[in-house]
Amino acid sequence: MSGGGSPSRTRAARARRPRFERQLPQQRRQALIDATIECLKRYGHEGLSIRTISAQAGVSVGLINHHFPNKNQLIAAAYRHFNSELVGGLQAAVARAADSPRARMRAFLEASFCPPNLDQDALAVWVVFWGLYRHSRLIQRVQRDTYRGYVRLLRGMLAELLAQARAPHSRRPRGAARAARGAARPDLRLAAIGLTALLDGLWL
Amino acid sequence: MSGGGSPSRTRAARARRPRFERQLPQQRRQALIDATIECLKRYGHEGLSIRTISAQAGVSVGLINHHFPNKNQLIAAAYRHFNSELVGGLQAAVARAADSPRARMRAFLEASFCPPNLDQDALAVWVVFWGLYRHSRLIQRVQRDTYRGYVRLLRGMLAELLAQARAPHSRRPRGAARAARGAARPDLRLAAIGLTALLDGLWL
DNA sequence: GCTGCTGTTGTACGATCGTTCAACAACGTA
DNA sequence: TACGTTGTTGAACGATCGTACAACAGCAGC
Repeated sequence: MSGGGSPSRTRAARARRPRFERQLPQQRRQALIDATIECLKRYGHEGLSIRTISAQAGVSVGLINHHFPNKNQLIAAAYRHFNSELVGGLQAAVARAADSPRARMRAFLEASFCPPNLDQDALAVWVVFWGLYRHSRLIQRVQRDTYRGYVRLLRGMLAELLAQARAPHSRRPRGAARAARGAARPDLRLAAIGLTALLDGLWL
Repeated sequence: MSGGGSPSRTRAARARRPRFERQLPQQRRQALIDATIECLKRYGHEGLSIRTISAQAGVSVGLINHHFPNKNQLIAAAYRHFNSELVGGLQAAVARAADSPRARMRAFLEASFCPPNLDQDALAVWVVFWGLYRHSRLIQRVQRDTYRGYVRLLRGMLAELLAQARAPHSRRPRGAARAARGAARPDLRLAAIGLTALLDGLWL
C-alpha cells in the first residue's frame, strides 16, 4: 500500500498531501478576519486570542503576525470588515428596491432590522467592539471611517424624501415649501444623526 | 538612631505606623467591589485583572481570593452592586417625588436619563457587563435577579397611572373603562417590558 | 503583657498571553 | 528537474494572568 491509487507512478512520494496550502496574502488576510469574527460570535471577548483565532482559521499561530503587524491591527481590520459589510448590505438592499424614495427607505429599514444584521450573534460582536472603542484609537478610527458611509447613505435617502415632499404634487402651500427648502440644509444633517440614534436604540 | 522620635520610651518600636489596617469582611468586600467598578470605568475590559483591581483598592493580590472564591464571583458581585444601586436610586427618586402618579413617573424618567445613571463611564461599564452576559452563568443569574426589581418598580408605576385613568374623574365612557380594566392584567406585564425596551433604546 | 483569631501580605506556581524568528516547504519559473 | 521566492510552521521567549499557601501582624480579650 505504498503507492496509493496508482503504485506504478514514477514518484509515489508525490502522492502525499501537502501539509499546508499557500494562498495569496489577500485571501489569507480575509480568512483570518472571518475567523476573528467567528471567534467573537462564539466566545465573546475571550475568543480574541491569537491561538483561538489561528485554530479557528486552521493555521499556525505565527501566521497572523506575518499578515498583520499585531493583534490589534487584526481586530481593527475585522471591525472594518464587519462595519463595511453592514453598510454594503444596506446599500444593496436600497439599490434593489423600487425607485420610489418611500420604497427605498422602507427597504433600508427592513434590512436594518432583519438578519443577518440583527441577531444574537451580531449583537454579541457589536458589544465587544463597543467595549474596545473607548480605549483603542484604532477602533475609533475605523468607526469614524465607516460611520461616514452609513450617514451618507441615510442622508441621501432623507434628501430624496424631502425632495419628493417639495415636488409639485405636494399639497403644501408655497410658503411652507419655501420654508422647508430653507431649513433643509442644516436639518438634513441633524435629522440623519437623530434618525441614526433612534434606529440604534430600537435596534438594541 | 534606634529610638525614633522619643528614645526614652520603653518600646519605641511601637511608634511605627501599622503596615495595613484590618477591616471587617463586609467593609473590605465592598471596597473591593468599588475598586472593580472603578477599574472598569478607567480601563474597560482590560481593567478586570486581579492585580489591577487590588492595586486600585490598595491591597495585595492575595486578599481578593480571601474574600471572594474567585475572580468571576467578584465580578458578579460588582455587577449586582452596580445594578441594585441603579434600581435603588430610581426607587429613591420615585419616593422623593410628589404623590401624583404622573409626578412619580416623571421623576422616574428624569432619574433614568440623568447622571450618575447616564454618563460615559456608566455606559462603558454597562458595555463590558453586556459582553460578559452571554458566556457567564453568574452574570446571567445576577441580571435575572436585579431585573426583577426593576420591572416591579416600573410595573407598579404603570399600575398607578392606569388606576388614575380609571378614576371617577375620568371622562371615558363606562364601557371603555371596563375594557381597560379587563385588559389591564395581561397588558401590564407587556407594557412594562415594552417600556423597558424603549427606555433602553433611548438610553443608548 | 500575653495569647488567640483571623485579616493581610507577598512569594510561588502553572497556564496562557502576544510576539519573534529560524527553518521548512509549496509552487511558479526556467 | 533544479532553483528561488515567499507563504507557512512551530518552538521559544518574556510578560502577565488567576490562584494557592505559608508566614506575618493587627487587634480584642484576658
